[in-house]
Amino acid sequence: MRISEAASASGLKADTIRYYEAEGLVPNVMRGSDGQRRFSRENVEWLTLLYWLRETGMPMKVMQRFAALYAQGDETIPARKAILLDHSERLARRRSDLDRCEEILVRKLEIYEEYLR
Amino acid sequence: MRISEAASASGLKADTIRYYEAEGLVPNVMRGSDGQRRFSRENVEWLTLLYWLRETGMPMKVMQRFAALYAQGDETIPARKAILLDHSERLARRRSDLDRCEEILVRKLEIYEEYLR
DNA sequence: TTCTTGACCTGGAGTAACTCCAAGCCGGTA
DNA sequence: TACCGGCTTGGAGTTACTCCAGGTCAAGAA
Repeated sequence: MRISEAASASGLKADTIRYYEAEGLVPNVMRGSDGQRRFSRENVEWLTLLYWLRETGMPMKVMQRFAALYAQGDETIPARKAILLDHSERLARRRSDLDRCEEILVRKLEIYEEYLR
Repeated sequence: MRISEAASASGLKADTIRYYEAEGLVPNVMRGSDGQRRFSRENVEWLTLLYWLRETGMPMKVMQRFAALYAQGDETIPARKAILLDHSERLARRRSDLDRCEEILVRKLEIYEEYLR
């Protein structure tokens, strides 16, 4: 799979994928005889995971640690598990931020409604 | 109220407040005889709203439009309402992103668990 | 009164995480 | 042979802060 396909499959832009690879976030990307990147099924799954971690606010540094562990093989699974559990807590905090903001919006909109009468 | 108090009351950092003011996001900030900023109750409420909008992903450009409308007075309330309704939809999208990511994490963690046995 | 301290000021440099662009290569079609 | 689309790299630009240097000001201590 070439970069544009990997991009539309994962959700990341081609530029972002190249950038992530340069930053060590995407291990084991092969090259074809033409010198261009070829992404395996596993590569694309990894990119998709990165996409969702980024979308939900995981910082690059954490992704870097996570990718380094991933590259080292199965004995790092406990450490990776810890990172994902940590991120899961972040998701919970984000959800309560959304709820808090929604509340504020609703109150604000009510005030607007009153003005409009 | 001085900037440091406004900061801890709103959630924004003092640096960010100064930056926002420079970018036109905070109308009507007064100065004391010492040349320092004095934030009214209304200022602080506005900053708090900006804090939550930022936390939940409203882009600066939108905040800028929103602030410009706010500065123009009550006749812009319909336009401001539209912006907040729009943002409310963004919140809904974010919430479903969080759900989607949580799902992925759960699956991933299950796979890890299997490995650990 | 002079000194120090702490909070604030401005302008500008630095940072994170992309994002875009120029210039060039490669394989395939007309 | 000429062109085209998709890929390459290196580097510049962007967004939204974030930090810092150097300076002002008011208040309390010596």
